[in-house]
Amino acid sequence: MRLTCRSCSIRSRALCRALPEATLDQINRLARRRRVPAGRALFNEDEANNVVATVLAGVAKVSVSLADGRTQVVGLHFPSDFIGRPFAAPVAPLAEAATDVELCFFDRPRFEALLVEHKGLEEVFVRQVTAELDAAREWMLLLGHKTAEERMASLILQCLTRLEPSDCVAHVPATEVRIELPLSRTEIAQFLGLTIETVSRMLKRLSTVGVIAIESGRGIRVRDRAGLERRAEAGKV
Amino acid sequence: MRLTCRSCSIRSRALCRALPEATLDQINRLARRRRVPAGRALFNEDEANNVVATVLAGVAKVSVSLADGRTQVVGLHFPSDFIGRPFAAPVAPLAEAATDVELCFFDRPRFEALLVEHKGLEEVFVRQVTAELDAAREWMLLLGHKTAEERMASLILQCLTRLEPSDCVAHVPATEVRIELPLSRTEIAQFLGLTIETVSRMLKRLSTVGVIAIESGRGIRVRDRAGLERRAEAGKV
DNA sequence: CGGCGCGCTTGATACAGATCAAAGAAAACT
DNA sequence: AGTTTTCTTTGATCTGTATCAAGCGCGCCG
Repeated sequence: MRLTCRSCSIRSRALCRALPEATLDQINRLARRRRVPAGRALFNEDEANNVVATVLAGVAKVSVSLADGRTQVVGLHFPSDFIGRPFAAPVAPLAEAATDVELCFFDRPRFEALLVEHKGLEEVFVRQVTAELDAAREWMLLLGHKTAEERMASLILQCLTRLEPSDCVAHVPATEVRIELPLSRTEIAQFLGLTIETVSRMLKRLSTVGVIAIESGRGIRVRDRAGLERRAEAGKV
Repeated sequence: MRLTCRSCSIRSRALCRALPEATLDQINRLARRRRVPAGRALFNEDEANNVVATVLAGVAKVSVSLADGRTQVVGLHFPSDFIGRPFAAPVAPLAEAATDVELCFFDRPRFEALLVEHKGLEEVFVRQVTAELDAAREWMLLLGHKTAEERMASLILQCLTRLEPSDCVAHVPATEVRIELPLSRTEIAQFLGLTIETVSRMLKRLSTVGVIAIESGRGIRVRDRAGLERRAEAGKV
């Protein structure tokens, strides 16, 4: 199915809720689309500070690094999420495609103008940034105080939640759900504050106790979601 | 010096930049003031989701916890910082006074109305939230990948930066600066993802090598800021 | 088809920081 | 002032995760 530029924004939860048709039209007129293959930066240097975008398909990661190379993935952006910050400081962290990504982007100054002009849009945007902040804080708790196993379980749960079709609010939960982790082992390690070896061992551990099954490299089946939830918060079985 | 309610907002960097006099007047009319002694929650349960505030004096901390008690301090709010989120999800993390705090607070719905009405204010607010997100991300890097010594040095530097008088942009840097850490050892540990014992040992280490000197419990003198900066990012001396 | 490279797993060992234990030092209370 | 309580330091030991070091699987390309 080919998405038209119009449907870009329509498909974006973050943008479309409660906005009048006229506003959406205006937004859509500013939108441009782009596909970014896995591993590539979403924007080139010139763009980085002058665009905002929403993810249509795939998963993007945002990361920050220390001079000596230590890297922390600080956020994942799933379909419908915003990327970029209007009015913000001119230092953008690095945004890359974790999987192949399809996105819909806007010239920043114009988007800012829209933001100022349309009350509803501004509110939607504030909510989005706020949600991101909440996610960052939850991750701080994970990085500061959770064990390796809890971290791994938390990540799987987050992917599960965000990759599930969210439209059908009350769909019957499948006993076994298959998902494709959007990150490589290295990226998982950078997100969880662990090493790739530990990530590998924790995945193994979770699969030996039976809460997940590892299919191929990134593909896993969640066999016991409750067990996973328990393990995401309390170390003790 | 007694601060009038009017001067509340005037003193707040975040609120006063580039706002027209009329807007400030309107904001000031909605403001209420409060003093919170160290250790107390800033707001009671009813309020928590229905107010926003700016810190006038002292330092507030925001924290999230796991069921078993593990606690992560996810943010510090220094004078001029915002607390609370307009339009946000109805789950507010716990905000407490780290030191005695003086704040200026607003009824949330009214503040939201203001936000929608005044373009400039909204922009100021977005910037504030964005800055908070940046800080959270930098802290994620710290929690995920820095050593205990680097963490301790980073915290001291952050306090140093935020507690310095920021009005005098180009003031001559003193060779030795004395600051009062706004957090107890326990709180520092919860912020850095360490234990109190390790915090104590790292402070000792930094003082033995001479970059800081420990005066009383919370009072320290920064004797070698450059050394501290080096230690905040690179482990190796 | 076979070698080559890259991402992943697995095992052995080391170490930073946690945990356990106790003693000082400040506050807080009487 | 003296006692209790709470916070901080210091020391000894333990442990989870990093680090070091092979080995494995699989896609890629000649």
